[in-house]
This record gives sequence, C-alpha cells and structure tokens, in this order.
Amino acid sequence: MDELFTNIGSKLTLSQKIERKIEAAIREKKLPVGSKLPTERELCGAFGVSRTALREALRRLSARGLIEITKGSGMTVTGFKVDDAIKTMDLYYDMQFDQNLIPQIIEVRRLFEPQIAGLAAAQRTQNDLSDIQENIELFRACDPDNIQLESDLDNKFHLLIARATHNPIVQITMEPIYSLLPRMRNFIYASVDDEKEVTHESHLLIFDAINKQKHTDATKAMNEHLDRTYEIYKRYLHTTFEK
Amino acid sequence: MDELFTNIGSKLTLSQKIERKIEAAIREKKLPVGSKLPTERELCGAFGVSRTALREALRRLSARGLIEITKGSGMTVTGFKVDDAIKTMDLYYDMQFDQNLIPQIIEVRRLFEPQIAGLAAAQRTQNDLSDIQENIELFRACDPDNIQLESDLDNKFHLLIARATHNPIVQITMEPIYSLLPRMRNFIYASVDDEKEVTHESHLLIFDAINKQKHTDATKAMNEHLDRTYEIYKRYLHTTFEK
DNA sequence: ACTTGTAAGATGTATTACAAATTTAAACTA
DNA sequence: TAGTTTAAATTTGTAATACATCTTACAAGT
Repeated sequence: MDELFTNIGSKLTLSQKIERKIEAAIREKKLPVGSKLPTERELCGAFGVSRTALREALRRLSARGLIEITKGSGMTVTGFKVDDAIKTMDLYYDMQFDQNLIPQIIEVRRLFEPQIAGLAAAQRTQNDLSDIQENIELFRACDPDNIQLESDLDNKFHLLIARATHNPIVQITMEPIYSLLPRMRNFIYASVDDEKEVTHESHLLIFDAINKQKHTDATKAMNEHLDRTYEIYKRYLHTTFEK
Repeated sequence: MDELFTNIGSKLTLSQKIERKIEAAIREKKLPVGSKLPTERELCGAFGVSRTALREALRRLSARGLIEITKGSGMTVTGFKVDDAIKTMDLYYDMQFDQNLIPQIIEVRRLFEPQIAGLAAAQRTQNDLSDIQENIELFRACDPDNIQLESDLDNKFHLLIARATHNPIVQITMEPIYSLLPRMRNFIYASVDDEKEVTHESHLLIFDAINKQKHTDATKAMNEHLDRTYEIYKRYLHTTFEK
C-alpha cells in the first residue's frame, strides 16, 4: 500500500500549474524570447482562473527571470541571460558561505583558472587585451595602503581573463566566485606585506602570454600565480590557528 | 540640470521592496535556515501592507528557492541547496540551447574534466570507486543496440567522477552540463560505429588511474578520452554540413 | 513642429469573503 | 491511562471588486 496510492492529486497549487504551463510554452519557444504575453485579463480568460492566481504565477516567473513585467505597459518574455544565472549562483554561495567554502574555492580556482588562461590566450580579442592592460596599469598605480581597491582590481584581472575566453559557461562558473572573493579578503589578502609587487609581476607575465597567444605559457603562468596564493592561504592558516 | 532631477522614485514595486527586506533578513541569518516565518497576517501588520502585496513578495521568494510555503501550515526558510542552483543552470542551458552551445560545452569539458579527473584521483573514497566500477560494468554489459542506455551510462560515468572530487562547486558546474548531454546525443553520439568498445577501454584507463590515485595519469587519460569525443564531433560536422 | 492635455489600457495595491489544508485540542472510547 | 475520533482554530489558496498608478497613443493647443 506504500506505492499504490501515492501521487493522485498533483498537490500543486493552481498558480503553480499556471506557472508550469507558461514556463513550458516559453521553453518550447511557443512564446519566443522578446514577444509580449497577452494581458492579465486575457490570460485569466484563457486559463479560466482569477486574476489573483494568475498574478501569483506571473510573479514566480518574473522572480526566476523568465519574464519581465512593466507597470502600465505589459509583460515580455526575457530570455534568461547570463546575469540571471550568475545572480542565482551568487545567492547560492552567499547562503553556503562559511569557513570550509574557502578551501573549496581555492581548489576550484587552481583547477580551472590555468586552463581558462590558456583558452583566453587563444580566444582573446584586442578589446580584451586593452581591458586587461588597463586593469594592470590601474593596479600598478593604486595606493598601496588602499587594500580594498587593490584586491578589487586583482579580482577584476581574473574576471577579465575569464571573459576573454568568450565562453559564457566559463563566465557563469567563475564570476560568482570572483564576486565572493572580496568577502574572503580578511581571511587571505590582508595578511601579506610586499604582496603588491609580486602580484603585479605575475599579472604582467600572464598578460604577456595571452597577448602573444602562447597557450602553454599562459596556463603555466597562471598556475604559478595561484600556487603562490595558495601558499599565502596556508601561511595564514598557520599563523592564525596554530599556536 | 543633469544631476538634479534624476532617480526620484525608487521604481521598485511595493512587493519587490518587501521581497528584498525578507531576502536580506535571510541572507544575514536573522531568519536562519529551518526557522518558520511569521504568518501572513502578522507580516502584513509588521510591514503595514495589504495581504496582496505581501503574498506576491512571498511567491517570488518561494519561486527562487529561499522559502517553502505549505498550505495550512506555514512558511519556513529553506537552505537553497545544490539542487536549486542546478535547476537554474538547467533552465539556462535549456533556454540557450542551439547549435553553437554545443561547441561551447565541448570546449568546457575539454578544459575542465581532465583537471577534475586529477582531483578525483586524490579525493575519491571507496564508495566512489565502487560506484564508478559498477557503472563501467553496466556499460560493458548493456545491449549495443540500446543507444539511449549506452550514452546515459557514459554520461553517468563522468558525473560520478565529478562527484568523486567532493567539491560542490565542481558538481554545480558540471552536473547541468551532463544533464544536457542527452539532448546532444543525436548530434554526436549516434553517429559512431564501434564507439562502445573504445569508450569502454578509455573508461577503464581513467578508472585505473583514479583507483591508484595517480593524479597525472588520470588527467592525461581523461584528456585523451575527450580528444576522441572532439574528433567524433568534428567528423559529424564534416559529414553533415559539408557537401 | 513642439508641447501640453486627455483618455484608454495595462499592471500594482487594497479589501473582503470564502475554500482547503493543517494543526491543535477537546471529547470520546477501549 | 492510552489511543482514537471529532471538532474547532489557524493558516495558506483562490475569487471578486474597486481603485491607484504608470504607460502609451492621440488629440488639442500654441
């Protein structure tokens, strides 16, 4: 009797059923991206439900990034672009943020970023190069006492390289991680003295390889750069907890 | 007059303001995961808004996976776990799915999976090993005419290795990709003849390296395995479009 | 041609009422 | 007393109506 009588009533609320119907229509391109949805009144009539139930379904869809609602104007199908996915990942990392997420993030960076640098060397455009170069210059020129700006620029450097791959999946994977790094600054970045000079040199090396489209060199340079970050992290753990 | 008269109204709807307030409370752990929210009526009183506006805010939060609403019972703060993030990524890939997503996915796999195999060699447990071994055995024994099962097992193999890293970020990155692969089967997998034997051999090689915790060998074996996949893909493109 | 005013149409919010599910506690039975 | 049933109270879900606010289009006026 366990398996027999389960799942009879769908247990979904009416507004959830409506949500799924519209979502399915969007996924199947029956409602193509950019098209306008019928008005609320029309949809109420079509589904045969009250405006309350319909609107709650629409709120769900807009919260998830599937549609966009403009007061006075109407509703349009919005595609669900890279930024929506990145925001969701941001939320995830925010909720999961704790001490033991840090080693996991470092692990992923050491795993992926050298490869990313290698791909960037192959795919980068002139725009990418000038963006990275500008970032390096800003980093070099910034006040050594301004730890916040310094580490922000450092993160931006890695972000720009990820974007230079021109692969949106790489972006979605890495951008939420970079936006999380500022919160780890107190754990890692601040504990070093002559950090800035060494970082600047590393960045130059990486940029040079990407500029010259030397795939292997870029991978290697990024690898060594992150190895140093890891050493700093380990040193921090040592000085803080071991005593 | 440029700076003076800009940005007066926040342009956020009331329900969006409410959504952000509650979201902030959750992110700041003022509403810890697992705790129950006040009832709708209480929240209406607290915020001084109508039930309509409040409920639309709550619909948004539940759609995004931040809270769970149970009819008759109440509302609780849910964790926003790995599965929520994966579902979002699934939606993204579903919406972006087109011809040129395929090369991007292949690119990411060739970029990341060898590294993942290397990490798996270091982190795998006995459970991981037996799971992978079972998968290999099922693959070997499956009917060669059952293309569907065959490619599902193939995907599962790679999924198990990603899990063997025991790094949730790796999971979130790769799992949505694997769940997308079945839709690419028609594009890639089916066009090969003696695919199964070769795949089986490759999988054995990779497993062996992971089993013996040989980091470099695992990376290399996975690399070669994916190179072959890429060759198949190129061959498919050639035979299909070029003529 | 440009600005302003007006009306129509769309989404946003408020209110009231009731339906349906769950929880709680009382009443009842063995 | 322990367990079960019943009933009431609580909570979320849906409906219906009214009005507010924003957008757009178009007409009117300068």
